[in-house]
Amino acid sequence: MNAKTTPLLSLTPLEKTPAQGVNLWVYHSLRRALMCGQIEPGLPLTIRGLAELMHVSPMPVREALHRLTCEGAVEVRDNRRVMVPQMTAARFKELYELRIVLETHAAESALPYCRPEHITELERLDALIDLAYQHSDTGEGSLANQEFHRYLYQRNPFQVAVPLIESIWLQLGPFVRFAKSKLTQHYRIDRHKEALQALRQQNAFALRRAIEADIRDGLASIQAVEGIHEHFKEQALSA
Amino acid sequence: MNAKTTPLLSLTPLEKTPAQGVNLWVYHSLRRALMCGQIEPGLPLTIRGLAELMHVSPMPVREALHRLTCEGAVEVRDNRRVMVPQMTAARFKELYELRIVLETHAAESALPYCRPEHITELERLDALIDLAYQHSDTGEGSLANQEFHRYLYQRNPFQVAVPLIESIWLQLGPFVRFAKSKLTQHYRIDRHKEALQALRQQNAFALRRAIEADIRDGLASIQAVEGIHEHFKEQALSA
DNA sequence: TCGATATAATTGTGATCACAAATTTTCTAA
DNA sequence: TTAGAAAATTTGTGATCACAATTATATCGA
Repeated sequence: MNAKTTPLLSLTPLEKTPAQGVNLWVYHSLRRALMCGQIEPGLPLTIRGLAELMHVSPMPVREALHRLTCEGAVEVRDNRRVMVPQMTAARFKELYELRIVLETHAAESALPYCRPEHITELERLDALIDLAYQHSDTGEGSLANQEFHRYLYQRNPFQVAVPLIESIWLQLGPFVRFAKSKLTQHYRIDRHKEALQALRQQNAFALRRAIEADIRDGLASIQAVEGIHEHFKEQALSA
Repeated sequence: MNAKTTPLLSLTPLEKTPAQGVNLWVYHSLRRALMCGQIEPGLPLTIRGLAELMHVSPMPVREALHRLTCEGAVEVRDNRRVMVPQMTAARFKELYELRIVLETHAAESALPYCRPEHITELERLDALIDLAYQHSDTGEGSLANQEFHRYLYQRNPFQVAVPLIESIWLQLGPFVRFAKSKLTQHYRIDRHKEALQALRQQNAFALRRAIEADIRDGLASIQAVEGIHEHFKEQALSA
């Protein structure tokens, strides 16, 4: 195996569950590793290398990589090499703007379907976020945060936006994780509380504002990281 | 091959180009067939069946189907059968709303990058749409319409919304094509002209309004089709 | 004839192989 | 020592196979 992929030694596969099948297990493990910033952007991922690392045949890895490609999490270069793209400032900005557009829409579309028991569950999920941050576990905090948002948006049984939102999260994941590892403290206004209040009041405007503010707060905390801008790849205009 | 898949006999693969590779050719052929309503919703697609029909081995078909699954164009059922989902009224509505949300945003984000030569090209693309409709070729008209929108949004070199928008188009494609086949005449306000004017004036508000009106006009024309509502699948709430 | 069971066939997934393309390593000449 | 060419190795894609799961067909009994 090419030494350039040794950063993958930090890859921690999820527990194997037989019901899931190798295919899904590989996908979820890679997805998790990617979201947690365990895969170095710019380094080529090889099918056989990952298969060896995860003790599976190349087929499920191949399919998982293709799926992650489809979701925007990894990109295929001209030489057919697959890798996590390096983040550029402009793309980062576009992804965050799109996140706001999509998530405020998804939240509002879910509003009519939110029942008191849903709000109770959201409160529980929000408490899990607080717990993670109390333990200074930003990885768990991020995943719990996503679970909160995902649960909310999926209260709409006809919701079609979630796969799109997940794709944006995936694309932002590595860089956000890196940035958050530089944070020395996590002080946050709990916009989720504001969202919950808006849900109780069935106030669409307030809900959109809370979700947007939540996302912008997250963006601001990343931008406040000293020297973060130097970690963006020099951006090149499309050919 | 299972007789239930015989509707695929209407599948017209694109011309094979060696530079493209079998994989991409199969994908683009299936994508095109799907978008043009050549694949009956609800009927199972089999890998080997399609491979035989397209004179390729099952591998490229398998990967193309998985990619189309990822893009929301087809869905995998519990029994692992892949098929084009039947459209429900609620999902149709959500997809159109999301289309408006995404495309108005994408257009606005492209606005600062639009040059006179881009507007000239958009005029040319708009003329192609008119030409298609003059020939009563709604299939070509739809594809040309998409090309107009795609070109516009991609004027922003950092645009990240287009794969998401394409996914929505893909999901809407079969039903829209079916609905348009029932239209006896195509009278449309040319919202593209309004969009072009907004671009010339660098007027973001007017641009958003034109794109939104364009999409809503398209929606209205479909809803005006007599009996169209009876072609939606009975909707079931998520378990 | 109908329903249940058994058998046969089909299907998607994972494994493995072959090959062209891409990359790395080795060799040679200046 | 360096640059270029040749050779060796690796890589992704497409082909094919095996197997468990699913579906279709045949058989049997009431």
